[in-house]
Amino acid sequence: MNNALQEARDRFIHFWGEMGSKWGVGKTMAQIHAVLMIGEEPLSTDDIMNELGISRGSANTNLRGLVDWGLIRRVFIKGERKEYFQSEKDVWNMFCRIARERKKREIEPVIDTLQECLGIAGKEKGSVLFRERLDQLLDLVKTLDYLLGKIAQQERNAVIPRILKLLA
Amino acid sequence: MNNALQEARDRFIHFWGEMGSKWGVGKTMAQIHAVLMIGEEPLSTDDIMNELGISRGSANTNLRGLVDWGLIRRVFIKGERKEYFQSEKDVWNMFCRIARERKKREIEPVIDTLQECLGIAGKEKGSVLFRERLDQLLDLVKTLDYLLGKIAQQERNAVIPRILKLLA
DNA sequence: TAACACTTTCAGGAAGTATTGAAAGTTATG
DNA sequence: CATAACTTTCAATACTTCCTGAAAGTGTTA
Repeated sequence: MNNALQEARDRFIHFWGEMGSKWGVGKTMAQIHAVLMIGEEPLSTDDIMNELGISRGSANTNLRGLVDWGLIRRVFIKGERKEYFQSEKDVWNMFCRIARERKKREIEPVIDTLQECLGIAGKEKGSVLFRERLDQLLDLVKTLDYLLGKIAQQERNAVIPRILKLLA
Repeated sequence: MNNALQEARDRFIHFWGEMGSKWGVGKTMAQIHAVLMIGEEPLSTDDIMNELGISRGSANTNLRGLVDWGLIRRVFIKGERKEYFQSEKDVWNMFCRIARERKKREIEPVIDTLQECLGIAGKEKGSVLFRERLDQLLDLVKTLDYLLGKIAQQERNAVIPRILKLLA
């Protein structure tokens, strides 16, 4: 493999790792994702360990994490006992999976908790302002949750161009 | 202040802190934000220290952080030498500020880096697949960046209802 | 059932991140 | 200009999060 390409790949992997930590995904997990995303063939746990110089434990944990996110899947190769992993390659599908997963894991619980806080606060006079603020917040979160859910259900071409047009 | 309200406030502050760490904002910073968001009056650094039981250094650092994000502002109270802080109270404005700031700090650099990687990779045959993937990614990120920028410019009622209708 | 190939778990340690508290810096007041 | 009121900085430390590597677990083959 030529040098320039190798450098570009490494830089992308490194960068994707940085992004991961910023967005609460974990550096190593993001790096593994990057490796699988830009590689053609499915890779085994050992391949990943070698490529990134990480331990078996870490490789295993993070690969499982990525499977849970729905960003990679296990593939079975005939004649091989090892498990191999392969990334979702379509970027829009990737986006949808992340969106759906974050919605479920992080946005829906926000809604629950805000409602709980409102419940506890009750309706006494002293709580008017508190409730006002939380109501507003709840309303926006619910709307965004709904939007994200809808968008992440569709084909890219079915939705993005129309929103672009709307905002133009 | 009645107990139920106090508990609701505490729970909200605690919860907002947790959300903060999940989204890469820092627990304490998010808690301070929560305190200011649900409080009416502007608060001083000492008020914050007492309310959350944190050190002066931490209060100072995190308050500055929040000012940088544009989520709170310094206010001057006549006859007082201390600085007071007050939160943006409108939830849609909050959202827009966060969106604009993350766009600038985190999304735009992604675009630059992806382009850089593509530049390094060059146009040899071996890099076709790599480029394909990064091109796709770059395209999506650019689109989302543009969308977020547009949305975060508008009044809530000017944009959300129309997108909702579009997706209905 | 014994040896093998592979995966998962987890206690302990390394690396990274946030907080403290005291000292230095700044600005206002008499 | 000296003192007081307040803010900022930063080295040391506490905390959290992540990774390692060895051991245990699981299933397969001969």
